[in-house]
Amino acid sequence: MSRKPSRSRLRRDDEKERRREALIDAAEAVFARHGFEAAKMEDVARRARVSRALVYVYFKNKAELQFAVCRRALRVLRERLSAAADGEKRGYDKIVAIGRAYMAFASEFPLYFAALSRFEAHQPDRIDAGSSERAVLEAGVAVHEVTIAALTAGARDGTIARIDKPMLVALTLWGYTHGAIQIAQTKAAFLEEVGLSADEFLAHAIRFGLQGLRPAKGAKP
Amino acid sequence: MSRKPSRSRLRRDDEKERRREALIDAAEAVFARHGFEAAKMEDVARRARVSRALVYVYFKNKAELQFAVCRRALRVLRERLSAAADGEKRGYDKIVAIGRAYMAFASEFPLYFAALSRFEAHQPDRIDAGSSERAVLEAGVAVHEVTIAALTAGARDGTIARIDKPMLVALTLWGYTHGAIQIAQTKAAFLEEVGLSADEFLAHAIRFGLQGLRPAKGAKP
DNA sequence: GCACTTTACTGACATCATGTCAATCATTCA
DNA sequence: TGAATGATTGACATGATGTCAGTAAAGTGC
Repeated sequence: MSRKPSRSRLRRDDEKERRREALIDAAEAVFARHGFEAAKMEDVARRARVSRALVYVYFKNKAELQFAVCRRALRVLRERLSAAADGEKRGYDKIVAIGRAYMAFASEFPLYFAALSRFEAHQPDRIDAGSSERAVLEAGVAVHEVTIAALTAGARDGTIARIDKPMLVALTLWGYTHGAIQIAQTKAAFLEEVGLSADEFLAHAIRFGLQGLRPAKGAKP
Repeated sequence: MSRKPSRSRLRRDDEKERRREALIDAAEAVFARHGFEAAKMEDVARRARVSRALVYVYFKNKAELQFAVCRRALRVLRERLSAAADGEKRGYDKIVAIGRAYMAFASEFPLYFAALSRFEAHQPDRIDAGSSERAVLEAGVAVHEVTIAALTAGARDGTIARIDKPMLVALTLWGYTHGAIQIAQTKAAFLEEVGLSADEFLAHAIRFGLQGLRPAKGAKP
């Protein structure tokens, strides 16, 4: 028996959504400036020109805000990876492009990458259906789908070995790449100390990590 | 002008060290139970049967306690990797063993692995010489040395391709393995959902990640 | 336009963890 | 024994979190 929502109802929902986004904007700025741990809800509120209490109306707590940032991060990431893959013809090249695009993403949006790192490192006790944590996970799957598509394309055109469980490979690649970027990013100063540049490190990581995808010599496409 | 320390002075230094270790023990227990974020200094103090104020005498803050746990973790890890490498003759097999040992370590000491994950994800603004954060970094280098030794052994016996920058490769392998374990560990429930077991995932990650080390066919040892 | 309802928003509060310090307790040493 | 040194703590100030009752504002029906 649901009635058609009134015009003003729709408009207000819209404004609510806008405010929500504005709060995430503010949170991103504060997180970027002070880091997640040190970031205070008060700062987020001030930056959004709103009382602290209102932030709690939109987000149950700081963790929920972080999840919201993660979802944004994964949305942007998916676009980038997708565009990168579309720019290449052969499956193998798509995968290389995806790896590079992830690295570019990390250096273009360090905050987003840091948010994802936190999410990866965080061990949840339970993930309820419908929770925002679950939503982040699902956004993650959407990203993996891009990789999976490239892998199957590669299997078809013969540039990548046949794979029975593409999700397994996609996750492996994701873990590898994420791990490598994380070192390059958080330990950049240390890398310098031992005479390595972060770029050099990442370039090597890409070259090195993709060997496993090569099809056996003489395998038919 | 330093005089020989008195007998009682030495004994008391010893007791101080013991207490310090006891505090780290307590911290480990609390961290394992409640996670790093939720862990309270009060809990650590209570578990060590000590006032909260005393904890602050030994550790400037919670972060310092975490660094202490990281150092322990890296000490244990180094032993494990070292033992694993020593159990194999050929360089390549040493590397495989090291990878497996890291995985075994992560499943045997989930708290230690989580601590290292946090450390990897954490972006420091400055690392002062002599700081405990620096000490963790150095303990990390000690771990990488094990890998580097295995790599050079492999280059010598011909089971691994020649490498001009072993630290580069060691760090790449570290990043890969860590990234993969992290997914297997924190996202185990999710892996199940998509029909993968954590063990299967890790086994694949090892096989997949080491392709880059193979020497070119017909390369001389 | 006016009453009335629903929704957005906030100030003030209770709670709780952190980090500090002066004061106390225990021990070594002369 | 009594001074001195070091270990330990209770009590405090500070600051962040999350909640809630209450106010302001916008929407609705007349």
